[in-house]
Amino acid sequence: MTERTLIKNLAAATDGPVSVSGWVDTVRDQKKVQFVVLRDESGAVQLVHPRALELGGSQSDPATPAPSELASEDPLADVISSLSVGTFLTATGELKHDERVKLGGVEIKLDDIAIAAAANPETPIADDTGVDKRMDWRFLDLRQPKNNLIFRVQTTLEHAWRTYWVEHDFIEIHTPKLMASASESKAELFEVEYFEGKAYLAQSPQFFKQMAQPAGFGKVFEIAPAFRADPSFTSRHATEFTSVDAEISWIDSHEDVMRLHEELIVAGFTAVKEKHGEEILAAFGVEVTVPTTPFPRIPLAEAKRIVAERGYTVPRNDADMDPEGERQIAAYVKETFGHEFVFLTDYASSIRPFYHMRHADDPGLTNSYDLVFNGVEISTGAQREHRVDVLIEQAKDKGLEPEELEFYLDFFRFGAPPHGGFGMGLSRVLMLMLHLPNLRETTYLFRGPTRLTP
RNA sequence: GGCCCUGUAGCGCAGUUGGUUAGCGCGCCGCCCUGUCACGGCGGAGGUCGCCGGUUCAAGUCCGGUCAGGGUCGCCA
Repeated sequence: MTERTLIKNLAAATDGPVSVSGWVDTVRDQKKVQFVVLRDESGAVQLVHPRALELGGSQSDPATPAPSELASEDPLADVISSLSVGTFLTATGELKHDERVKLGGVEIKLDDIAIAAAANPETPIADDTGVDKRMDWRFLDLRQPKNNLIFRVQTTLEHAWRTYWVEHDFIEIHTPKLMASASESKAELFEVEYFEGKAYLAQSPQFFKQMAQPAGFGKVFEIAPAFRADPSFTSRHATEFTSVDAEISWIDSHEDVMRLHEELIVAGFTAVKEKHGEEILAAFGVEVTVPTTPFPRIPLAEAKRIVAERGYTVPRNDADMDPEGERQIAAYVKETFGHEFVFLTDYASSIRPFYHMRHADDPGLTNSYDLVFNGVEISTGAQREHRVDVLIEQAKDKGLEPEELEFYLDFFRFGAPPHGGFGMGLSRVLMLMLHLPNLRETTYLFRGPTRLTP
């Protein structure tokens, strides 16, 4: 393998022979000197080549020498002239620090260029192209430094979370994505052929991460895909998304889940701010703020009152919030507590799934919460019902047939600890952290109702 | 799925009450060019206006349908 230097390391390197590899960002082809800006995953650097002019040419010749004649005396100049933006190549030459160069104060005086694969000269997308067309050409879109940064931030975020989990004795699990039945609403299931029968793509790891509780695992986490056959056309929905899940034993209430949740958010944001804070500010104009704990907690019923006082009445028949209500309560929290996060707690049991534990003194409410970040829901968490007789009653209450849930109910018939957890949308966290308008920007390859390629 | 909006060169857009060779910027191609750095200058190619149908002497422009995209609501992560 060619020994290449990452471009970000050139500034600190000493002058001398060097080799870099990347793709052509810009060609500035002048008569006496040529410049190429080369980019790799770490940055951009200027390559320079002074053309070998007038060597052996007679200056008295009134006829201007044709380019082909010049080229024969300087083959490298000819190669540079023919470079198109996007071409991947390896450049070798002499690294020189030079104050004249605005791009990092260094440049490479070229000895040679080895083209790996040339690019078509006309690129199908530009920096200002709309999101759908950029999705068609996602591999080109991802070359943009901003997009590269998004996925480095994602890496840092996930790494920080895993570090937290590992240090706190969590076990990583990988639940199956092929399932025999629904774990949430049946309406949004993707059905697939499974030999002689049918199977469904997992909407959530819910049941199987709960299974880890009677399995005696104590605390578990998973970062994995989830599938929803919802024809949702919004900036924050996908048919396949990466779900960040955790589930822990021996909790007293959903308060313990929220405590874990906010500690994870803090760990993740701290790591991102340390590693990428300046880059994020430069690229997105966003100051990453590590939130203080505890995050504000507001019972949903109170949140609806607060929002109503601000002049917004949630136009719904049920007990739930709507997106505008979430934005309103987020604005209230920002103004009142200076906080970007808020836990909305104690949702009505009428709008929560059967497995959420209900309040001991008020079965109309659940030990559950939604986490709202910058006005958008990023997560749902709850204490689960671990008493099988209560669980069965709640399932019936929701109109479910306990017979269809036997495999799940069995989890709680042979001993189980009180437990709870949450599921969180990875791309949503990134979207809101970086103040991006659309989930598609923070998803490597987006999947939606009308998007299956690339 | 409901409602609203959009669909004109590779990309981003303009196109006046319907009127004759549909414009602009970027990109692309060619030539020129004091080390450029959003390089600059001159010249050129490239679209029949998403698709189908209708109104009209005449449609990019009006009407209907259709397809595609965006926003929003429902649903959620």
